[in-house]
Amino acid sequence: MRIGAVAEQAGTTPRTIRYYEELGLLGVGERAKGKHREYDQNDVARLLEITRLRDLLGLTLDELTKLVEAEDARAALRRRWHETESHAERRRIVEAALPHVETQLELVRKRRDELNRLEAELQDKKRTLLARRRELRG
Amino acid sequence: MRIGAVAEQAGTTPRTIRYYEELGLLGVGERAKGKHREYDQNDVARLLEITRLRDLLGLTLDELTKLVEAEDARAALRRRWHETESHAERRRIVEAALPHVETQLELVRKRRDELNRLEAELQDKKRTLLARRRELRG
DNA sequence: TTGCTCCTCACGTCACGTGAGGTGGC
DNA sequence: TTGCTCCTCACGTCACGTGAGGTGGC
Repeated sequence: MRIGAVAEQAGTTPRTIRYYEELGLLGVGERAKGKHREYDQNDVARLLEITRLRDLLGLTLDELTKLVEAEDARAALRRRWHETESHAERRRIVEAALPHVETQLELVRKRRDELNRLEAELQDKKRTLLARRRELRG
Repeated sequence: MRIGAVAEQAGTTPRTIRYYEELGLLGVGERAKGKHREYDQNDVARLLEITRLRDLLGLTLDELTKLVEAEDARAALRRRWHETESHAERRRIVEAALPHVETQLELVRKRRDELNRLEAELQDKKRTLLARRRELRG
């Protein structure tokens, strides 16, 4: 796949992809044949994950970079998981991954709770308006 | 109150307040005595609402401006509500307010649902990790 | 060969951050 | 009078948008 198709599938633009590459967020797309970047479905998935976290959690690209680096480190560990047989090593991998997931969960829940509060307030407004409309009709 | 106190209460900065004033998002603070802007608790509430929508819904300041203008128009109508006795006028006010609240509700729910999906995925990850840890301990 | 997409500068924009230099009010 | 906060430019920054001019591949 080329950059335009990837951008469209991820709901973003080629410029954004090149910018993320420049920042080291996306890894340089292969350039074997010619000057064009080549991507696969894994790259699309990665880009989708990044833009999702960016939009839903409102993270800066600096924060995202750190988060993605931690994610990559864990992925590397998971590969070592299969290479090693060491019990202790496997435990270290799991123990390192858990707090990372916990942190993300807390961020997500905090935002969702704030949105739920906002929804409750809007619901209340709506109920008031509906009640008034009923009065005016009665 | 002066600009620094307002900024702190709203969790933002004086520069942001001045910028929003420049854009017409905040209305010019009174400047009766001297050159300093003066604010009251209503201004704090308004600023809090704006930054909340900005952060939670990820709106641009342009979108926020339109939303706030609609909100102000409705507030003006509500004042007219108390001045008029006309049934028809009151109904128009209610009918104008309802779709506005509906639109906001939909935006909020969409975001919350996306966050819930993200949370479910993270929960799943966590469960997997916990299961592996149990295995390693057993 | 003709279109279309891609490429790299490089300047523009949005939403502020950050001093520089000066003035107001307890 | 001394600090502290405020004031207005005005340039810097982050995360891209948007042409300008040129090249690659079906």
